[in-house]
Amino acid sequence: MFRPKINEELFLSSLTPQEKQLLTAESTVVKMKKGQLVFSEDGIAFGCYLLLEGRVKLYKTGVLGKKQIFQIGTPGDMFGFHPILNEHKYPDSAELLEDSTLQFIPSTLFFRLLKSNNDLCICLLRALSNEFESLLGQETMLAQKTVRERVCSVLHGLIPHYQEGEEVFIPLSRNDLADLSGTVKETLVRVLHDLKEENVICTTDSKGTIRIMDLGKLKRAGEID
Amino acid sequence: MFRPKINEELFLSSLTPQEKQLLTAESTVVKMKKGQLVFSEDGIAFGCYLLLEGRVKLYKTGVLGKKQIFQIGTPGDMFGFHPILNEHKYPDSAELLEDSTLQFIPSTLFFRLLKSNNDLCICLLRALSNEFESLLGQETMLAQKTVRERVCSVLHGLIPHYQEGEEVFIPLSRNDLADLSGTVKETLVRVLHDLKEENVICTTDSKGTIRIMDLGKLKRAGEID
DNA sequence: CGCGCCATTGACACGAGTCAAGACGCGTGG
DNA sequence: CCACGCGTCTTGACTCGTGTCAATGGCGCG
Repeated sequence: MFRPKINEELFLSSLTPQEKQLLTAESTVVKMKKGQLVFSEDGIAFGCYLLLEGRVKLYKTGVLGKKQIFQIGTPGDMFGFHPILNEHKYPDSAELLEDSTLQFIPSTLFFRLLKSNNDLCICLLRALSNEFESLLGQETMLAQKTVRERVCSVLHGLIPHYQEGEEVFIPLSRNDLADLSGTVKETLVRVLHDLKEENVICTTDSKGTIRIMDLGKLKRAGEID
Repeated sequence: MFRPKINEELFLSSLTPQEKQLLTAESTVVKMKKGQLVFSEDGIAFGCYLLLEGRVKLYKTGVLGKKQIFQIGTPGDMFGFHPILNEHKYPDSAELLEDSTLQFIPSTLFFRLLKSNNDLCICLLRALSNEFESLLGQETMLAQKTVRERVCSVLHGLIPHYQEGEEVFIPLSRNDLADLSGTVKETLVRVLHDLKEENVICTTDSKGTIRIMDLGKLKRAGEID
């Protein structure tokens, strides 16, 4: 649900060998550290990014500086292309959750590829359309569900991002989880407390990493169909 | 803010005369009445629509059947193309707010145009990207503002849809306004009551049509920059 | 005239935010 | 090695906004 649908595989699959070569030649790979901002609201966009290693949170800052996280990016995900499509400033910010490796694609290159490759265009149209649908689902969820249901929905949505075989460990901070769920740290903690008592989740270490214990109960508690 | 950015003008401007002719030949114009559903959630998409006359509300149904309206369409707006792009079912529903005239564009035609016209593709990409940004703004608003602020934001966002010269008359039902603001009818009515006392708005007829009286106060009350 | 839909108002309960305090782990420096 | 400070997590007490339920009022229509 929170997974960006535009990713490396999708992007590359539309390109000709020639274009792939062009991409390698004209994009740059950078390493950045946890906590660093890749871009932020009001910044001017010079290109977009492909996440090669690490994880990133995408959020929009609302009134009083409160953040609303709307997407967690994992390796292979593309992000930051909205403003280069419509030549605006960034509507959101991107901050790294882990030390990461990024491939920067300059907007001139991006556009050249779009103009020369109709398949790529249609592919991106589909992807963007998917992202829209997913955001719409999120909006409805935030607007209508209780905090408890929202937290459960968020945890459920995070599973694909943090799955290791059969197990799921979510190492996000309480603040980040609150910003995803549209609530505050204190309320989030109380909900997590209840979920622990109900054996839906448990915390595995001193840092409070969450482990999903009972997927069925989680879905029921989140009113997820 | 709620205005779909994909409209007739934008769409047509990318087409060649030849393609315009094709569009006229293969699309059909239909008249429908207020209250009718153009399409609904779970329905399969065979095409998309151009609104020629009238107004339409686009909403997604959440838990317990509660509706979340995310867009009001006015003449010239295009809608219903998300599922034909990604070959899904409709993620939302469209209901007419007034007697309307619609132009139906079959998905086969839509795709033929996309494939043959790269400019059209890029144009739609930009448009969709704009829609995404606008939805993101809405989500953040709904998640963070109080009901009072949300109602003011919604009223403010509706102005371009219902402007007649210098004046603005919003004839939406209380339920629709509540579904736009992410609240319930009763709470919405109370907020409107307060706004009336503060001379921000007034009601002009027995049906409760709202007239915007003080745009400055409205923006301040809605925390709109 | 009476029925029904919609808008409005009141009383009430409860979810969720705010404020404040404490617990815990971690790194730094003496 | 321990003490201290800092940041994050956790808990408690309190308040208030907002949803729920119920009743009333107004207007249009058959």
